Amino acid sequence: MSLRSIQPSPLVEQAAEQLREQITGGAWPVGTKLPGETTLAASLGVGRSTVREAIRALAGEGLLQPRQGAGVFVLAVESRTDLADHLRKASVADLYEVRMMIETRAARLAAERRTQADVATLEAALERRTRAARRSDEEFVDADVALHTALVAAAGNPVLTALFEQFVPTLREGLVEMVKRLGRADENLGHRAHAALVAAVAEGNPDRAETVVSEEIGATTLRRIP
Amino acid sequence: MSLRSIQPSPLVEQAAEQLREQITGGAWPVGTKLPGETTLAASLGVGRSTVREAIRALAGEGLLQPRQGAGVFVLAVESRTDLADHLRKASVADLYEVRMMIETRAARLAAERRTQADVATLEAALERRTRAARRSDEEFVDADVALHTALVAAAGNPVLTALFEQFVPTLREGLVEMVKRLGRADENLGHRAHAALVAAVAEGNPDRAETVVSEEIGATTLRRIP
DNA sequence: ACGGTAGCACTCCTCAGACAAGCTGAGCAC
DNA sequence: GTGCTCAGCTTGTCTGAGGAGTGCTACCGT
Repeated sequence: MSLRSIQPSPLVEQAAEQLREQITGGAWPVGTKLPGETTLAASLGVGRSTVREAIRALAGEGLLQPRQGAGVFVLAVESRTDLADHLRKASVADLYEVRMMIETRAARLAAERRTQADVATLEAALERRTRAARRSDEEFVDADVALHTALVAAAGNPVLTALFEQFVPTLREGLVEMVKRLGRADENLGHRAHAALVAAVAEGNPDRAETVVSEEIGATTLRRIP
Repeated sequence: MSLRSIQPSPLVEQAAEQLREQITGGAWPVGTKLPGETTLAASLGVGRSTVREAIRALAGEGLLQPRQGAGVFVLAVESRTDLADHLRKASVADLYEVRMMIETRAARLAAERRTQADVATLEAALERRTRAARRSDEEFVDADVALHTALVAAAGNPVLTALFEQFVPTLREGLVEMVKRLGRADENLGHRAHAALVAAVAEGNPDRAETVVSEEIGATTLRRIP
């Protein structure tokens, strides 16, 4: 016998659901001004505060935006598209193609703009990666990802950083699997490439930084797609 | 003198922000039961309904989960990383730097891999863009964005496409503002560049496609950052 | 006729108070 | 030990009131 848990479903959630349907269903396109709280409360058959809480919930999802004095407006017609979902379903080849794009660009920018603090962070991350190679697979992968994250951060573009962070969980998962399959001893050969990368950024050589990253990720890709 | 825009920031948002800090800061790990609404209201110095709305907003973000009779519990310690939020807050320069990266790469890949269907879609989008120039600002921008989206789609990498789609709303907003400021007549000069781009992709010339996109976006960037 | 302004209607924001509904654990009867 | 009851907590919901911001309109002076 299979039982479904019984959900009383508070009025707030029911109200939010109805509003969501209007929005995602296309009845209220982006920019639409919603009816006033009192009107909505009457048509939904609930109290004003219930409507307000439903609106807040949808605002938290990024669908609505209340503006005092003006009204409540539709900000988007669908919840934040889950990029993470796309990434999970994506093929390794597509994933690495985009990763390559981001990191080569980041390497170039990092070499051009790096601050002293960036270089210090990168060198610390490199050292940590080397040490972690003698420890567990997870620790090694974490250290590796941290180094790559530091590289992207050194590019000094918050948008690029945010973009890369979307990849981190998927990236990490894939790397753990790969390291478990091939062993760390083999993987640690990447040390030379990573050291060269940090050096290129430190000395401000964009071309060299881009080349090194490109070769390093290319090598990893080959190992992941036999 | 540089001024930051003043934001009245309703109490609800301030309260939500404080709660968020507790959660993301680690003070309340996953599974924690929050103090009761009345207690929170007292310690935050606001009314109970205000606290309730703040909780609803965070619930909408997936951080909290209220359970009637039991309490409010921490469901996750970080929001579904919303790239869209970063994009909204980002500077135009950072945004366009990343856009440039995506589209130049997409142009190159599109020229290498385009199918007949891709070319047909691109040509239709180009024609629609030309026609839309004689209509409203919104229609013109929509057609322009559609053309760029078609370009990225022609690269044949779903991850890249998903990535670009994250940019579309912000991109669209910025373009509308720009077109309203400069007028469509001026902007439609971009017609030659866009036609050249479609041609380069159609004839399978990656270098030319990349160059054209780079120049086109570069020109737009200059107009947006006077 | 035109531009600026004061007023007004509408909106969301916040609070307080009341009662309903649901959960949890202590205590009790068996 | 097992199961029941109940008290005290929690969130859920509604209502009424007043505050504050926005945007439109009608008025007035030029």
